[in-house]
Amino acid sequence: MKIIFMGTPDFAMISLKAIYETKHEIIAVVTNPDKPSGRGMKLTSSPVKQYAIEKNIPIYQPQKIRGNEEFINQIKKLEPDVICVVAYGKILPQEILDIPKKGCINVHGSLLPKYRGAAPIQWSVINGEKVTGITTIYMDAGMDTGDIILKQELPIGENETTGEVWDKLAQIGGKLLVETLEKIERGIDTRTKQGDDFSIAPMLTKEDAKIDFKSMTAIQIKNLVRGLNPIMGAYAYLNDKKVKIWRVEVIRQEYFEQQFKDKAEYEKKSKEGTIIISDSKIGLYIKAKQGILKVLEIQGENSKKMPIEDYLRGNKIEEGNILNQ
RNA sequence: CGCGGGGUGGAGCAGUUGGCAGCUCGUUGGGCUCAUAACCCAAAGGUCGAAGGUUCGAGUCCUUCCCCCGCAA
Repeated sequence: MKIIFMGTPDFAMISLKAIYETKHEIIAVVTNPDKPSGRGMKLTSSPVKQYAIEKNIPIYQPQKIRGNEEFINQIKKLEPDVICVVAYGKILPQEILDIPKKGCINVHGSLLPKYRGAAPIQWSVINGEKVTGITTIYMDAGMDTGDIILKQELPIGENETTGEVWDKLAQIGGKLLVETLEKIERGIDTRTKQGDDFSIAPMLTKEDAKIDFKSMTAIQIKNLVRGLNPIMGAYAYLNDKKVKIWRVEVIRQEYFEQQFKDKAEYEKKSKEGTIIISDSKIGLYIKAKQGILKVLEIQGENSKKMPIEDYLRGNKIEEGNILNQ
């Protein structure tokens, strides 16, 4: 089949690669325009573009699509059988959806209808989901509301980060997309309506990344931390300085008391967010709701992430300090 | 020229108005201990990113260059 592929990040690139390695013909790739990024704001092209260059696939990088007659006409002329969209980052107008003979399909990083939207993987981890997956759908005008073609589950480990789940789902996404295309080509694809039991996974904001010791439990904080690793990093303020927390472990109250008898009393009196222990050998322990957080990896302002032992050697953190004061 | 931080023993950092290069940890050797994330003693390990300049004297002040990192996307 003649396929147009739309996508931007590495997640999409994996799917592009998966299709490229089949018999289907990729007649064009559409990806977001190069953006200045990194230090010095150098223009950087998306992973999808880089792959397309390597394989000599024609590339389109429209700034916007809605109302862009020139671009829409170009796509029409290509006469694609299918358009595959994977993490493209733009909403396609109905005019585009109507072009391919066999429809537009989308690879989405959740078990639809749960987690519709831009950040399904992140929110799945943040919410402590035990299972997620990939869904391929026929696109319609709504946001991830189309009919389901295929679905595959993936368990989320208790300590897995978004980055780890992301990589696994990218692989599954590629595989499922190929299967989906095969079914479509043979005309044996099925359409299942999404139920009404949907949820939304909006783009993450800075506010979402802030650790709130007053309202969040230790486990919720841990989920937030791994959910934002390695994308943004969950953060808190320590003496007016922002620290990002990259990895934590939750220690149960009883276990803590038994292990640190001399600190147990202090721990009980302290309020959430208090540094209970700060020692480069023992570690950094923070009081939280329903448990104690042991920080494993941290990043100071203008600094890189490092193991907590290293951090505490040169950066003194006083016991008794309270985060986000 | 987007904004900002930084290069000092193996790691993370300090170094005040220029005046013997330090701290915590690790490493090595020894001691103590039933034991250690424990303690005591000792040792090794640095061209202070590079070059030039100012100075009696530069990690520190002035120039130039190299490298690393954070924010932001």
